[in-house]
Amino acid sequence: MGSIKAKIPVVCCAPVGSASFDERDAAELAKGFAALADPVRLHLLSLITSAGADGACVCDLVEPSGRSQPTVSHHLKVLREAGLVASEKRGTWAWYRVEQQRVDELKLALG
Amino acid sequence: MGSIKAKIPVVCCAPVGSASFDERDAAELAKGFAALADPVRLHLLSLITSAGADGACVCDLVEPSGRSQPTVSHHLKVLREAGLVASEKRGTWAWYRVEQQRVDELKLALG
DNA sequence: CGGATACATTGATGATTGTCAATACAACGC
DNA sequence: GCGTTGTATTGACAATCATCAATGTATCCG
Repeated sequence: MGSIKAKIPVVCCAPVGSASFDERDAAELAKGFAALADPVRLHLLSLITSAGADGACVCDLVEPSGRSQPTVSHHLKVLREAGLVASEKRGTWAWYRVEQQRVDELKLALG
Repeated sequence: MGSIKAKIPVVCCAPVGSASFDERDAAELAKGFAALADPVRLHLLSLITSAGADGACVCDLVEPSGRSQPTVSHHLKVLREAGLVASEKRGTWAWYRVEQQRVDELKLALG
């Protein structure tokens, strides 16, 4: 058989357009959404959000989350590394606040 | 030591507010975000979106995604089961379109 | 029917993830 | 310094996931 690619047997699809989507952007966004892909983390984010600009102390997050303290700490780390929250130490306690800019970034990616 | 709970040693945190967050809602949202937590799926979604209301044929998604056909089929299934896309069979081909309503639902959850 | 094409499903495998117990670290009060 | 309290890290384990090769199913064409 010849090596000619074929003959375009039938019209199949409308050209889908080369997606204005950078590989790197996709990976970066995926990391953000991955951080949101857990009910416990969504709950934590909600708690932190509703705590206002001042942020929330971890000590007030553990019990409502229904998870152990190390697990909560783990989830907060995931959120932090995804850029969705930032933490600050005040004395003995750690305070977390939402990084609204990053949240908006993800929201924007959805349209 | 007494069994009294303690004496509230120091004021720690402002009450975080009991998060207007249903457990079930969180699980449902998490599933949606989980579907977005992969660069390949984001890319696919972008391709489908930019194909307009008519949708996109799988045959035009495989090559741009840089993955094998079964892998693409798998990812489309994940997106479908998350309610983010819907599929329809037209003759030999399968067409996928974005379920904007579900996308907006997730967007809304981000504020 | 028979071959070809489009897509889905199955099975296997290596990687990542959520969870907790145990432990470490750090800051405070005494 | 010493014990206590708040938080983070480590280690282990079961579960889920992304991927591809192989196979199955369905539709079209001749």
